Parts: sequence; C-alpha cells; structure tokens
Amino acid sequence: MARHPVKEKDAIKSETRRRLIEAATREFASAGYEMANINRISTLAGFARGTVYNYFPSKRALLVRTLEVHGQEHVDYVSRRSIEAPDPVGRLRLFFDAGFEFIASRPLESKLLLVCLQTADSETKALMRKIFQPLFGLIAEEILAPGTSRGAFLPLDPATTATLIMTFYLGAGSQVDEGGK
Amino acid sequence: MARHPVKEKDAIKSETRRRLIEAATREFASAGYEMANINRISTLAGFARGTVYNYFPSKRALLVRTLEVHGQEHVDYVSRRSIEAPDPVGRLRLFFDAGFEFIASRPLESKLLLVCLQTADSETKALMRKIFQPLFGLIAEEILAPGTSRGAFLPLDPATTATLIMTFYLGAGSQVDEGGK
Amino acid sequence: MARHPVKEKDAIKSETRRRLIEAATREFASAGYEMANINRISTLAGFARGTVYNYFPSKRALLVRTLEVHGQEHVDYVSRRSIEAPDPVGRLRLFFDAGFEFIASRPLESKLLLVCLQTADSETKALMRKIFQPLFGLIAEEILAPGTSRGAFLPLDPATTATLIMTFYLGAGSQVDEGGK
Amino acid sequence: MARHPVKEKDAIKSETRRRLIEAATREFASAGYEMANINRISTLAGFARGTVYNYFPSKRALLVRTLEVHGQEHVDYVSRRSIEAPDPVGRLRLFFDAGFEFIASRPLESKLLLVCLQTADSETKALMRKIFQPLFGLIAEEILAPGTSRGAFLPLDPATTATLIMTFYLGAGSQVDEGGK
DNA sequence: TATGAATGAGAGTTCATTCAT
DNA sequence: AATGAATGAACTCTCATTCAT
Repeated sequence: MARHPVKEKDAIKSETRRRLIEAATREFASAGYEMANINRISTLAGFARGTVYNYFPSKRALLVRTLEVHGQEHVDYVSRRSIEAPDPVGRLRLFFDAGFEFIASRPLESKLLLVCLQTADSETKALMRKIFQPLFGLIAEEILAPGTSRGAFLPLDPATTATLIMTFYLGAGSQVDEGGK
Repeated sequence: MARHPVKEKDAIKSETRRRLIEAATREFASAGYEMANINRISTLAGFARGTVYNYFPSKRALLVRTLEVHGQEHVDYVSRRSIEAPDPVGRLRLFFDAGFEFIASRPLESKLLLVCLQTADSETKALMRKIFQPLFGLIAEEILAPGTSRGAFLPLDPATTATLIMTFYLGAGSQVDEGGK
Repeated sequence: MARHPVKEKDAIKSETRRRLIEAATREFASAGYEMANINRISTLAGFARGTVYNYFPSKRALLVRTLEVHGQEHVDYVSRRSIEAPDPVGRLRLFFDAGFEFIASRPLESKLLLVCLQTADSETKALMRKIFQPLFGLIAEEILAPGTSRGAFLPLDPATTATLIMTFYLGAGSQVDEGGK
Repeated sequence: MARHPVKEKDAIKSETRRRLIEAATREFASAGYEMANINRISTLAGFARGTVYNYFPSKRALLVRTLEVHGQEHVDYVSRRSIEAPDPVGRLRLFFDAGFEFIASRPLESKLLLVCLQTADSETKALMRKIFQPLFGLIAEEILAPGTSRGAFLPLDPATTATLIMTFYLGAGSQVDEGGK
C-alpha cells in the first residue's frame, strides 16, 4: 500500500495540474496554439518538460483542457450575472456588463479565450463554438424570447439575433482586451 | 548584352513577385502564418522552393509584403469610396458599404487581412495596426470632425469614437467573412 | 522487531520477484525488448512503476533474469528427459520430443525464448548462446559421443554436428511456435 | 527552367537514395528496426539528419523500401538459379545452393533479411511474408508439382511441403549467417 | 517495502533556409 | 533568374529511471 494517503497524492496531482494549466493559459494566450512551446509551459510551471505528459497526453489536449476550464468559468459567470435582472432589457445590459467585468477581473484568461476565438485553426474554432454555445442559448431563451413576448424587443428570429449580439459581444471584448479598457 | 531592356526585365521580376504574393495570400489566408508552408506557396505559384528566397528574404518578409499590398488596396478602396459622399453621415455609410463591397469582391484577400488582424502574434498585430492606421485618420478627420462641427454627430472624443467604429467595422467584417454573407 | 522471520520475508520478496518475472515474460514475449514497457510490466504484475527497480536495477537486468529463469527451465527439462533413454538414438529422439513438449506445455515462456533467440540485439544474443550452451554439451557428450563409439552415428565432428542439430531444433521450434502446432 | 538537365538531377537523387538505402541496410541489419537510429543512418550515408526525410517519409518507409530492394534481389537470384536445373531434384538442390551463395556473396543484405524475418514486430513480419511469397510459389509449382508427377517426390500436400522446405531454408540461412559459414 | 510524481535524454519528424549549379 | 538537394535547429512526445515519502 502507499505510504501517503490517497488524499495527499490527489492534492499533489491537483496542484500540479493547476500550475500546468495556469502556465498553459499564459503561454497559449500570448503565443497562440501553434507558436506555444511545451518546454516553455513546463518551465513556467516549474517542472521539467516531460511532466506535462504525465498529466496531458498531448499539447492539443492541454489546450483543450485549458480552454474548457476558463471557458466554463466565463460562461458560468456571465450566465449567473445576466439572470439577476428580472426583465429582458436588464438582462441584456447585465450580459454585456458581466462580459466586461470578466475581462477586467481575469485579463489573462480572457485573452486566451479571445485569441482562441480568433484563431485560423478550425479544430480550435469548433471547440470554442461548443464552449460558448450556452451563451447563445442564454440570449435566445432567457433574454430574447421573454423580451419579444413582452414587446420589449422587435420580433426578429431569435437565433439570428443571438448571433448578432454575440458578434458585438465578442468583437467588443476583443477591443477591450487590447487596450486593457 | 541583355536581351530585354531593363523595363521588361523588371516586369518579368514583377510578374514573379505578383504570382508569389498571390500564392502567399491563398496560403496565409487558409493556414495562418505558423502553419503556412513555404514549399506549398512556391508550388502554388508554379516555382521551385528556392525561388521565394530570390524575392523575399524570409517567410516573415513575404507575409509582411503580402499584407502591405492587400492592406493598402483595402484602405485605398475604402478611403476613396468614403469621401465620394459630401456629408459626414453619407461618408460613414459609404465607409461601411465599401468595407462590405471589398470583402464581397475580394474574399481571399479579405480573409487574409482578417486572419492577420486576429492573430495572437504581436509582430503581425503591430503591422496590421500600422496598415489600418489611415482608416482611423479617415474617420476622425473626414467624417467625425466635420460631422461634429455641423452638429450631425454628438461631440465625443474623435479618437475614441474612431476606435469604436473600427471595432464594429472589423468585428462585422469578421462575421461577414465567416458566413460568406 | 521483525514480525516475520527472515525466511518468510524472503518468501514475500520472492513472491514479488516471481510476479514481476511472470509479467516480464508476458511483455517481453509479445513486444520484444525494445518495445517492452516497464510500466506495463509493473501494472501487469500488480505493482506500481517504481517497484520493479527495487528488484532489478534496469530493464535489461530484468530481461536477463527472466531469460535465465526460463532458459534454465527449458534446458533442465530437455536434459533430464533426454537421458532417460539408454541409447544415443533414443536420446536424440527424446531431445526433440522434449523440446516440443516444453513448447506445448509452456507456450509463453517458449515464445519469449524464441523471440530472444531471434533478436538482432547482440547483447541478448550472447546471453542466449550462454543459456543454451548446455544443450550443445548434452548433444556432443551424451548423445553423439556414445552414438559414434557404438557405431550408431557416422563419425562426424561432434561440435559441428551438435550445431547442426541445434539449428534444426531451434528452427523447428520457431515454426512450431508460429502455427501453434 | 533548370540549369541542370533533368537527367543529372535524377542521377544525384538516385545516388543519394542508393547511399541512404545502403546505410539503412547496415543499420537495420545490425540493430533491428526499433534500435536503428535515423541519425546514425544519415551520418553513415554522409548526410545530415533531415536528408533522409527528403527521400523517405518515415523510418518505417525507409525500412520497407530497403527490404523490398534486397528481398527482390534475393528472390530473383534464387528463382533464376533454381530453374537452371531441368529436373525437380536438381532444382531443389540449386534452390538451397543459391540461398547459400546469396548469403556468402551479400552477407550484409542477407543479415538484414534474416533479422527482419525473425523480428517480433508483426508489421515487418507481414512485409517479409509478402516479399518471400514468390519462393513458396517457386517451390510448389516449379519443384514439387513436377517432382510429384514424375514420382521423384512422395505425394504430399505441396503447400505444406513448401512451408517445410522454407523453414529449413530460412533456419539454415540464419545459422550460416551467424558463423559466416 | 512500495509508491508514483518528477525527470530529462533521446527519439522521429518538420520545414525555413542556404547555395552550388 | 531559377532550381532543388541538402541542412540542422527546433519541435512534440516517450519512457527508463530516480527518489522523497
């Protein structure tokens, strides 16, 4: 049997994973997937090159996990904040506000998400679509649908409008990110 | 000595350059800088691998020149079209119209510009800022300034407003590109 | 102090060794030395990665010990069976019979031996020669020598003939192994 | 157009391929596929590491080509020699003679073939079967079939007998190779 | 004694770049 | 001006091995 209780080992593994994902966030955010360097990531995290591969089977898998973690955080935060308002218009405003707040409070993670939203790489793009999908649903179902039925919004196709709003949301985000404002 | 007068030789050289830049446009647009392959570019252009290096000292230099060429075209076209309208509001409308027209008429070149606007690579980003700089000037001086003085626009800081407009312009462009619409 | 008397502790250690060697047999037999994976061996044996190194200083040492164990078994079995016959001709027949019996009764161990007899790796090859050496001696001294003196065999050089017989013995074994017949 | 005539370039490429395959023969023969080192192969051939990949897409592809080349030579030589005899018995004798001749005259290439016949790697084994297939056909159709119909051989299943003969052929070859005799 | 997190040398492979022709 | 054979730095990834616990 192991000398260490399982819990302690798990804690070590968790901490290492956390540090690796943090380093990966930094590296992928500043260099993008292609230019990101696994050696730089492990060094940043304070480990040797090979350690990354004890936790993630490939560079791509590390990117995916990193994006899932921070994407989830972003989507969760914006979703939770948006529905705090009772009315559709207020929700739409909170939706944008929350986006800006997230960027302001977690600039690095936001940069990563924006960089990956904008990559030329189609595999990454597909992943990002999947991660941000819930926000489309949020807009369509929690904001546009009630807003239209109450007459607050013009009766347009919700899917199209959701896409339009997301365009501005992400476009605005990408600008904010650059200037840090 | 020379069979061809200097002018014709230059033309030949220019023709080769043109073909290389055309191929580079295609490759960089579809693969991004990192994944773009110099050999593929040469082959696409109908030349051997080494020929690229008779015209451009490096892959990066080829990207830069390619972006300069098409960026200039874009900026020139939009600038020329915008000022066809006499009034600021008309100019702003033409500004957006011209952007969409350019994308519609030259989708490949537009894709390249958008891909490079969105890259994580800071060197490329700086170049793109430089290339698109004239449009900021155009908006501030030819549209916002007269518009504000005539009372057509609210008196906001022109630089900020120009940035805002560019945000929508480029964000919208990037969406148009994706859906082809 | 110790809960267990020394003997029992040795037995425990022996049991671990036995399980490791059993797992190594399986892995080396199916993958060969190079492709064999120490982690897979430990897991197969029901231990953690590092445990192997408490018993064997290296992957190579584990191979060597594994080959020695099963090689010894093979050589012992064939030697014992062969000399059960009183006459040289009977012994030669039993020699081959015993070989086939060993393969039939311990296919995994036999596969390992054959794989290692056939490797390109010269270090392993030398070891195999050493392990099988006793069989050359057996043939020369217990079979050929008495056989020749009794006139049962033609008077050829015993060493050469022993090699010849071993060639057929091992060659036949390798075929038997493949078809399972 | 190229300064060099196509023929000259082709000659250079051919020569490089030849040297690479020669070096690969040496390396694969002495180390087997797994332990063979691409860097060692290129250095042996007098080239830089990357050059191998201008000619063969992978280490495996280099092995395959190398085996095809020398396997073909072996099969061709033995086939040609065997059918020089008019009668089945003579052909069978020539078949073995030719095998030994080939080994004697091209020991390195023979070592490679034998090493690869004996590898644990199933992919390589399948390739070897394909390469040596013609010899099974030769034995069955050019030796056993006429031999049986003329009553020179006992009427056994030709396929089985061909396999048996090949077993001795290859087994004997592998012994000859070791002692160089 | 057993563990498994961490290591890092070394592997195969890619591809921008050079340069003799 | 054009070629393409050759280069080698740099990359991702593997895995035998170490060692603190």
